[in-house]
Amino acid sequence: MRSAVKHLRREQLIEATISVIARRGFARTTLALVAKEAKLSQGIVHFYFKSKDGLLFETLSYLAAEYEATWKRAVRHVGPDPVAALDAVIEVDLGLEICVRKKVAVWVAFWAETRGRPEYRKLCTELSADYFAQTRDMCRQIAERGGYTDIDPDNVARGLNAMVDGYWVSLMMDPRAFDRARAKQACRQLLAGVFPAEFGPLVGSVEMAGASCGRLKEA
Amino acid sequence: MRSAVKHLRREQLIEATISVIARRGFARTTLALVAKEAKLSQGIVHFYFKSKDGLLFETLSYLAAEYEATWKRAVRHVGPDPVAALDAVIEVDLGLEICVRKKVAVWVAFWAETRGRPEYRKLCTELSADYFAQTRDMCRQIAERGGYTDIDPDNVARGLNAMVDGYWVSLMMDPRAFDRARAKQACRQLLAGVFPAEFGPLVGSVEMAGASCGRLKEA
Amino acid sequence: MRSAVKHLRREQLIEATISVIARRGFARTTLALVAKEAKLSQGIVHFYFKSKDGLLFETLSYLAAEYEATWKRAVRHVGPDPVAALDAVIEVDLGLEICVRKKVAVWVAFWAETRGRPEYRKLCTELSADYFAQTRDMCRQIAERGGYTDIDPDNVARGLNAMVDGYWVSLMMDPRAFDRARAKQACRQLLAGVFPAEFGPLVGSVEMAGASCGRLKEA
Amino acid sequence: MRSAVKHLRREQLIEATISVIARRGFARTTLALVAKEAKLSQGIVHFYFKSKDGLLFETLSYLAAEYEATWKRAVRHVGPDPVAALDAVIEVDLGLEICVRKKVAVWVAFWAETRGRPEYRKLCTELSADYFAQTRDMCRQIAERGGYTDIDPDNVARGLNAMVDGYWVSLMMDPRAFDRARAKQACRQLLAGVFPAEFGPLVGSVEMAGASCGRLKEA
DNA sequence: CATGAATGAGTCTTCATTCAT
DNA sequence: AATGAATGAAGACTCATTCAT
Repeated sequence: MRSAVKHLRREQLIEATISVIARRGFARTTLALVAKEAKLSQGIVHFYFKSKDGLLFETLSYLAAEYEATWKRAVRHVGPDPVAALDAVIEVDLGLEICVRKKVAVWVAFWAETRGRPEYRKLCTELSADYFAQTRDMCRQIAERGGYTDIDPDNVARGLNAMVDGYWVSLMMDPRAFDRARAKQACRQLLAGVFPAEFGPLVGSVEMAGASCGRLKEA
Repeated sequence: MRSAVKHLRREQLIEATISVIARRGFARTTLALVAKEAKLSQGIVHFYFKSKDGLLFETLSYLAAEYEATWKRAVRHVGPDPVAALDAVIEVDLGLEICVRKKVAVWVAFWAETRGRPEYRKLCTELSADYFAQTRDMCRQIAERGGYTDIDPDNVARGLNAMVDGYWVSLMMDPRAFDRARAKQACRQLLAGVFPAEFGPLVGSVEMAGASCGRLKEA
Repeated sequence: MRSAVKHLRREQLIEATISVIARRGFARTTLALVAKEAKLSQGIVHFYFKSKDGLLFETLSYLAAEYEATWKRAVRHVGPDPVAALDAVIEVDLGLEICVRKKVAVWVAFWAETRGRPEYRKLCTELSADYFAQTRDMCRQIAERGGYTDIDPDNVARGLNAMVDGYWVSLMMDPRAFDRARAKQACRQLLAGVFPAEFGPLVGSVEMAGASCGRLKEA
Repeated sequence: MRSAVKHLRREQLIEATISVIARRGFARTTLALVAKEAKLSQGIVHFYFKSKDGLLFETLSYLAAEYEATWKRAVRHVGPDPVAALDAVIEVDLGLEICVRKKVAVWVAFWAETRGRPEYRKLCTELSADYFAQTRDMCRQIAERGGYTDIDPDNVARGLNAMVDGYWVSLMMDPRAFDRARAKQACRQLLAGVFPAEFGPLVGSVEMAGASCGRLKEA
């Protein structure tokens, strides 16, 4: 009971923080605005998070936990096939759960504040390292299975990661210029360039399905 | 004479601002720190830039101007061939002039602060729009010339842009995980997937030359 | 029954207040700390004392009542002899009941806060006035009885009072430097200077007894 | 020039702090009040003292330095005679320079806050230790010279110190009840009880001179 | 009775901005 | 042209007080 309210308040405040950072940027986020957004009093932030820094760090943790849980769940869900797994990762990274403007704007804000805030960097790099390790393993499996001897799975995973991050930035900067389906398609095309048999034109129909699926979800 | 000193001081302050933002993040950048970094007094910022906001905006403009000048110069330099032009753009975007940690960190900081600061957004989107228009035209020319009828040059340009931005982020977050040559190679591979005849394995020797060139410059 | 619990809680909170003031000083005493020390909830203070000021005032009253009761009981106990009475007062003032570091620290804290808090000053000066009136009367009786015509009992009482207060301060500041027996001895020596026949070396044996008695009690 | 202003401002703020603590007590001393008292802006405190704690500590240091300088100067001034030296110490301790209500109230406030503030305690105990060491040496010299074999100079010094502190407290609590001349006299009487030849009635004339001197200064 | 979540006024602290020198 | 002392508004933080449970 008590604990439920406590959990609710924390989430309420974190969500408010996300909204304010997304709306105003990190530097102009004040506790007064967060409290107002959450429709709570100023003092309560310190009751639940000790300090502004505490709230911000918890907000980052919250986003990180959500992101990690979402893509790992998706990967588990599609089973052991590395091609399907990579596809699922793309689907999540650019999907409607994670890749929405508000959240992405907050991610970029935290990235930017990573400089000079070791706690943030630690959390971000750990999250990233895990993601990288797994996507690289998927690439390695595909490469081994498909006989791509001259492919460096490390490189491929890094390229995919970069592309996703870049699309996040583009969504943040100008959402009208961002086309979710095409972004996903571009990621698959990147993979198709490396693993033509797995992600190439032959599986084009699957791609389209994925894309339209995305559109359906959006509608 | 007078104007020379004026120009010098402005640049001194802008460079200091870049250093401080890169080191501490946007939110914790204060004029006192900037002045100290520039080895000047506190008050002088207002003499040259009217206000903190003025300094920050000029810093962004400075970076934007440098970036624009650099890639446009590179494109002019390689002549009218769109393939060479795209290659030059990649070379600049991930080259030692532009793609260094300090500057990239400041770019990300400005991106993040784009929210709720229309002036920043305006400058960034205009810069981006120009860059996009030109890279898209290059892609279009290549597509037309190479007979790639099913390629959307818009999409390709956006994908390239995203990848470059993503690599910038990765350089900022963890410079050890960033490999300049491989990042360039990944961008070219992305284009190779779309324009195999122009960026594919046949031009591999050119790629290697580019890569080694990059390494040479770095050494 | 009800009233017993009520009394218990009040005392519990007052004792906790004394501990916290002694440990942290007046300025950094918060209700949260007091409640924690008392192992009770925050809100309860207001149930029993209306306000923080109420609690603090009651704490001062509590200490004052204890002090007054203790020395008056001791004086009553030794009977009508003014010499014995003065001796008893010293014994109480520097004895183990009253003159312990924790309480003394709180006394000094209240003295300090006397400035700008008329209620505190009133209580302290009234307590002091009563104490002074009685010790002065004892001195007067001794002076009259002993034929000390050039002695101002007022002065003697004030001097004794000052010395006791000073020893309290010294106990608070550095308990290792404080020697209870010697402090008492010094007070008697002060009186011996004025009333040699009553407190002088001839009654040295009594002194020693007093001192050793003190030591025994302490051990 | 600059440095002179700087020094002036610091003193201005410290004096204001002393006034506010004396008027309102430690717990209710705010920077706003101090700034107002000093007729300066709020922010300036942080310019000169970094923080409230910094200001408070510097205030204590200031008082300590003044006290130390004053009594040491007086002792130097009267020359090597320990009797005159002790007399000078009393004269300073209860004189018009040091023993004024405002300062004494602040001393008591700092004593009280000594608990839980090691920096304060350190400064106070060091000051006290020095004072004690020197007054004890004076007592020892007098004892040796006068052949008082059964006197413990340690004890005498401590008793004198206690009495002075006690008179400070009495001045703070009720200035009307405090009589400077009588307080000094009481201190000398204390010493007269121990060293009758040096401080006894025979030197009464000197006492009166001292007392009247005090009165003259006061007038 | 008792709890502890919630409030908001008051305080410390930071920092952009101004201005006398 | 340049300095850095001074200001004051804004924001983080504390904590006495209230109140639903």
